[in-house]
Amino acid sequence: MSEAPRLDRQVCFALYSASRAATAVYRPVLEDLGLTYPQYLAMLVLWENEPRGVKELGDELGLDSGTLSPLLKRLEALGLVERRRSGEDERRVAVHLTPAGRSLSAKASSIPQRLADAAGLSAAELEQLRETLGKLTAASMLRSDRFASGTTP
Amino acid sequence: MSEAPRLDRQVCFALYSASRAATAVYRPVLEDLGLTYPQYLAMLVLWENEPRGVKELGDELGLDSGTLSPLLKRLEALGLVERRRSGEDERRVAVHLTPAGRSLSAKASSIPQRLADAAGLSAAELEQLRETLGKLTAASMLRSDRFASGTTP
DNA sequence: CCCGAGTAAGTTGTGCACAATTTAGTTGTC
DNA sequence: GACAACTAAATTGTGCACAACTTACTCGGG
Repeated sequence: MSEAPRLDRQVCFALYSASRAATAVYRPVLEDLGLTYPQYLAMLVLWENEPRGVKELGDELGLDSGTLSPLLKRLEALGLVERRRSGEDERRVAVHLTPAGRSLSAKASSIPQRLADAAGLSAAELEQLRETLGKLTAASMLRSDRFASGTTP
Repeated sequence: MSEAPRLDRQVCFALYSASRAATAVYRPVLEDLGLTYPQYLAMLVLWENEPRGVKELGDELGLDSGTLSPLLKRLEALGLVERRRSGEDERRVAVHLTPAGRSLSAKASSIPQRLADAAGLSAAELEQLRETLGKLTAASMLRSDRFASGTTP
């Protein structure tokens, strides 16, 4: 009996739209830094803790080497990171920040606040949104174990 | 003073992750229909009301012809839609469903419920999430008027 | 020592997104 | 009717995502 579901009723479409809308708001801001949104995310991870292997970066971001390898090459071409084969384990490539990459963090520090302002939501709403999204992501990962692996009790 | 923000604190990353996680859950389900997620969205719009011009589809989905033209060609190659130049306005291309495209709607009708189950959230949480995401998308559109245009009072 | 399983990174191919441009066709305005 | 301003769709080029595969290295067992 059931007919085709309406587009505007779907949480998943809301998610897809909101995600694209959010990165669209980031785009002009990040253009000042010369970064795309995924590149910015990779830099965020590196600013937190560096150097990092490609796989570690992938675990944090939920991306595989197929996405990260070319992305990191572009960051290297921009002079923000350096990729060096590990001496101990020749399979690994350690991603280091260059001085330029490190100093970019100062320029980027004001971004989250600016974006929070643009969102038009209260701090409480944003916090609750983040939590719900986290639950959703976690639930999805349980099913399609594409990321995640460290839940060994 | 402010240091680089932490990745796991960012609503935007939560949004980006949740969106990718959600489409990852859709992927195997949609594979049975032979559709990708954006193709499924386009079909949803057409199931609701058909035929539609490329621009109308784009307004509903927030996509431009650069994305939709090749996507619709692939749907046409699958035998699900037909694109016909409008007689009245030769610029327009009307996208029609084929019988195969129309009948696919029955197969797709159970999908949203299956996905809602997989989300691991209550109906109330899902509803609230959808609302918050809608607000966020709307707020973003006000700034970068990339979609939206029909708010002439 | 050698072999086989496992793993890290890279490569290839497909399909979005999106900016920028191009090609047609339409609609005023004079 | 001619022309400028606008519009619809397609095209081109860049950069993700992600599946599938390849290459190179590591490690444990026999």
